Amino acid sequence: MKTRDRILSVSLDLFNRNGISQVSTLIIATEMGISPGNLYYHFRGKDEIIATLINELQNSVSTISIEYPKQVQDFDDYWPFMHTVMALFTHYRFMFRNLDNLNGQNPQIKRKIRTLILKLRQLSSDMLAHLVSLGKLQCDNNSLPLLSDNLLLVSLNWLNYQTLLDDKYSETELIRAGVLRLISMVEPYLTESAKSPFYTHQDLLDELVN
Amino acid sequence: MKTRDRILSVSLDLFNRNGISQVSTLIIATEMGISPGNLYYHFRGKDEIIATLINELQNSVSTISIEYPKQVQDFDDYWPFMHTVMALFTHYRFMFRNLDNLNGQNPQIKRKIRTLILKLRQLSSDMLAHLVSLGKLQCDNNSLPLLSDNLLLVSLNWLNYQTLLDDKYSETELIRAGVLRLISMVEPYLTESAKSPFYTHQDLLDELVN
Amino acid sequence: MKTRDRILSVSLDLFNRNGISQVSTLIIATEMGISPGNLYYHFRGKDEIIATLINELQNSVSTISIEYPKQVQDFDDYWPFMHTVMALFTHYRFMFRNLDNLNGQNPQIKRKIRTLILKLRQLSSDMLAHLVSLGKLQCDNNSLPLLSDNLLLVSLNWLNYQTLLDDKYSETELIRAGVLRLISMVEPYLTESAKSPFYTHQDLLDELVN
Amino acid sequence: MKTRDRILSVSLDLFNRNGISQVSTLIIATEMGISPGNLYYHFRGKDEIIATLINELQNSVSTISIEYPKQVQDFDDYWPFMHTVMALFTHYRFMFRNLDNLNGQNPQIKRKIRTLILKLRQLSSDMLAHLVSLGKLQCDNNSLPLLSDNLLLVSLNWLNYQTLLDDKYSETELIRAGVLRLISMVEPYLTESAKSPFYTHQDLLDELVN
DNA sequence: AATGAATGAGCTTTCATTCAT
DNA sequence: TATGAATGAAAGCTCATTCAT
Repeated sequence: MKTRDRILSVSLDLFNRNGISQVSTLIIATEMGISPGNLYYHFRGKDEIIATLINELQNSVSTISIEYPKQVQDFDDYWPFMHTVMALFTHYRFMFRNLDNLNGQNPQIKRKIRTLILKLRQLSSDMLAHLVSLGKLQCDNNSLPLLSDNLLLVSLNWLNYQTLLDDKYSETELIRAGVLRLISMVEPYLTESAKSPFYTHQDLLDELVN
Repeated sequence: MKTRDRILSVSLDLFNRNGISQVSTLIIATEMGISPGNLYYHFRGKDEIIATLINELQNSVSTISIEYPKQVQDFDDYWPFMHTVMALFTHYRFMFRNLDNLNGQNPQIKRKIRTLILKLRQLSSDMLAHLVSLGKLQCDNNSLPLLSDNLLLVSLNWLNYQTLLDDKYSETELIRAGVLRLISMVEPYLTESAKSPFYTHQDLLDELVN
Repeated sequence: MKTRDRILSVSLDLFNRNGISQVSTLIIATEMGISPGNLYYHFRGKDEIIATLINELQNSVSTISIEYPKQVQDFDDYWPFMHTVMALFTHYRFMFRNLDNLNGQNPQIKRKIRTLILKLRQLSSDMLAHLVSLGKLQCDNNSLPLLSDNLLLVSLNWLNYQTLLDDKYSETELIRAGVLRLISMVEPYLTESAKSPFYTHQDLLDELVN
Repeated sequence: MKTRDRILSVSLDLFNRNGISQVSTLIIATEMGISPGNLYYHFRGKDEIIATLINELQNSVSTISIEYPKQVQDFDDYWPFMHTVMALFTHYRFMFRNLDNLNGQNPQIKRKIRTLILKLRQLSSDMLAHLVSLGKLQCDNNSLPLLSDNLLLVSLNWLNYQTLLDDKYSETELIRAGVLRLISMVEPYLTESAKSPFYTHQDLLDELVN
């Protein structure tokens, strides 16, 4: 892997594990076995690394936002969709653990995070509307935006909540449990047609992670 | 007010507004018009201020945990309860905005936060069980812990989420909207008997904030 | 002496001897036997130290600008005046050695230096006009501004010029030689009445430095 | 133009405009569109670039030193001579703006500058002696070295002085004004025979710059 | 209780320079 | 000749904390 990509990957890992504020550029460089100067050759500073990582997530979210209507045609497709999203949040979980430092001194990063959350909000809301239009969900116009934001809130914060309480779980287990949690929030609003005749939801989940 | 208490109160305000990492001990002292040395006379350091604030919240939560069964005898009592809890989270909202810096270097603070969250979790879960036992809620044994954690997740993170997206709302408005959001999560599980014959939920909410 | 004043005095000395760019804040602190943090307790940074030193010179020049008409009533008074000015330039000679670094990144310092030079220019020009009005100098309106700027140019740069060529001279000798040099520039324009009947210029100079 | 020569030319331009300390080797390379490595292929480092530029000026001064007696046979020839020298100082003006950084860490460059100034001093002094021997100048043995050094001091520092106060003038204007300034310093010492019967000095100057 | 000068570790960043290709 | 990634020393600066008074 190129040094630039290694910096991103090592930084992401350190940010996720220890939190942005605990990870100095020197720590990243030392962890990688490169000089601090070299890190600054590839990135203008810590903020640019963070901004690049946010961009990565932005791009993934954009892709998902474009492709989800094709891929989700039934409620059974909603699970893998959720799984993809949760996996993404897990991969970049440092972002949602630390609104403080992300906001902090750099207004550009604050703006980026805001944009990202707005995009996710839109996606969450569009997805629910899509399910309603497919006849899988029954939800009045007052409840839908509430449910949509609640889903996002839980999905964004579940990981750090759970890890704080008990860090023995693997990423896979966390994602799996997170999806289940999200499904449980949607379940009260499902229509009859959403309930698969052949699979129970637990079956689907098992299939998903194996 | 005693200097010690003023330190706590000013620190809390600054932490809430700017985030822990943006607030140095010098800033606190300057804001208060005292010397940095004096601050360290009253507290062993920044971490002790934070720890004391966590303790404050801990104590409030303990009180609530003890008193809720007396105070919540009907679903109509659940709203004021939620309101109290949300107001508490708003008052100490810096804690839930910054798991990073709280965890950070100091394991003692990490432990305190963990204990606090566990206590809140217990309260949330006990409360739901209480409502079930009162016959106001219908919820199977699998869903209840999910709902309980989801309620906590939303209540803890709602404020910072909403403020990041739009900081024009007052604390009162944020609390009110937060409670509504939480009620909307519980609503699907309400029994007929929970639905007040005299008040609509909106009425209750209006009453609550006036 | 207070630490703040010692920082100024040590910085001035180091700046004069080694040039601004060769003197880091750490060098100043180490030379003084204080911690780098303490230096930053007293000054916001290197630039503020420089700015303060420029202010000191500014103030001295302002005082001279106000008082010279009272003090210089004859050409014989011009010598001590010149001596005072040259001594001042010697004391703060780092400023005129290093327009680059003074300009450098900080526009505030560039502005300060510009203002200082403009003030000195005014003083030099006013002084010559004063001597003309006293009937000691004969100089047409075209030549006067030229002579005025030339005097300033020579007085500002003489020290570093001479030191570069030969650093064996003491400050006292440098100032003395500088004054002589300036007088030699003015001499062609002196009127008969300027030439003291009792003293030769050399006599005056000797008296001056003893 | 060869890369080596382009490095010199671009460096000179950047040094003149921004000052040595503000111009890093990376800036030079980027400005030229070459790699930093390539720059170091042609020069051992920044100091060698500076040293080479000093050498260039040294050589020009040497040539002038040798040829001036042939070229300056009348006072009217003194003007073009001055013009040539001033143009040279303008071309390499970064050197006289920044004795600090030139001295700085590298003693070799300090020595080079010293040698250069000594050569210029000799030239200035020889030139005046030449004019005296041609009967154009009348100047006693005490005043001549003073005048000589003063001329050099003014010619070396005039440009940066003027530019600091007002950067609206073109190089041509600066040179022209500089020459006039120098002539004004010599004028008091001119003999009758120096005053051209046909030209006024202003005429000559006009001719010079057109 | 309170002051405020002082400490020192650690952070971000720059830059002249090297070197494998 | 030329590239560009890599180095490492050093700079400016911040901040939690200590301590003599």
